[in-house]
Amino acid sequence: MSSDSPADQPCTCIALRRAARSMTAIYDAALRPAALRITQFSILRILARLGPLPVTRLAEEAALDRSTMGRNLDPLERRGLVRLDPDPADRRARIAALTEAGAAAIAAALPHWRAAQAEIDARLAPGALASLAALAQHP
Amino acid sequence: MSSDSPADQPCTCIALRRAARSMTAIYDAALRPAALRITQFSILRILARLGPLPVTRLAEEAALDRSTMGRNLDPLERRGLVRLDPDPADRRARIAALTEAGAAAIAAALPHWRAAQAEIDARLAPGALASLAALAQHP
DNA sequence: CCGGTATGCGGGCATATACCCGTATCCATG
DNA sequence: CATGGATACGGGTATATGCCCGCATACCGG
Repeated sequence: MSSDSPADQPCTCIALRRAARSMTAIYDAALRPAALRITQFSILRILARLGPLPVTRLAEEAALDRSTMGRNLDPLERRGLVRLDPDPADRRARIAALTEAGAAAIAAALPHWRAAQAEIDARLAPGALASLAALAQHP
Repeated sequence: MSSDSPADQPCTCIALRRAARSMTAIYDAALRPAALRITQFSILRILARLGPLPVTRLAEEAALDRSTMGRNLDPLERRGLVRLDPDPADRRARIAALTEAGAAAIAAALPHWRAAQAEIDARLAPGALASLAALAQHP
């Protein structure tokens, strides 16, 4: 079978997924001293930047499915880094808010994140990310 | 809070993960008529290209954790696209092999995959992927 | 041949991700 | 104000992903 079928060309999506896995491992390792994963760190950062947000808005901000965001909040709430309070103005909604412990976790993680970020950006072609980000805009 | 703290810079890892999610959705949608996800398609393709392989080798080939590959094979085995036979030469190992149905699934998916691939590669800066792939090499 | 180390796998645990459905609530319109 | 459509969520289901641990088997020295 195979020898040289056209199916043997590399798949862009798989290459990208692989790169994302590798990158995730790098950032997760860097953030390990702060006991945060890059996904969790990014959620906390959104809340730090924008203030308390209902889950749906938070999900939009992260370009994640709403239910995914809901579940990603679970470990953060369990560890007391995020608080989920009912919205007095809309009893359907739950407002996610950074706790003091959450702010402290960001502060503890920041230097490690910055190190990883510098390390990676130095090794990355300048336009590479922009090109991918643009693609993510027009699915 | 915040206003302009240094935490407000974009995270390369998150951008990449986001791009990967978006790309995955595009390929998954393209492959839906063939009832395959891009991750599954890629596993089948490796088997088509290299022939039967023990799970560990397959995982290495895909740059995946061994246990992850083992689990990713489950749906494929359940659907009869992949067969998992004991290795006569090493009773610890299980050899994953493409079935005829698996080969047919690849054939059915190929045109859709090619369409997505062409669509994406046309919209992607040439060096972008190479840069990321190189990064994945040296974690 | 026997014991110690190395390797292949499965299973448990935790997170990440998306889709669908049902429920509670909200809101605009008649 | 009543009602129908829209919206916010939770939970179920399925896949994807990685770590660790334990078991079975393999392999290598002595």
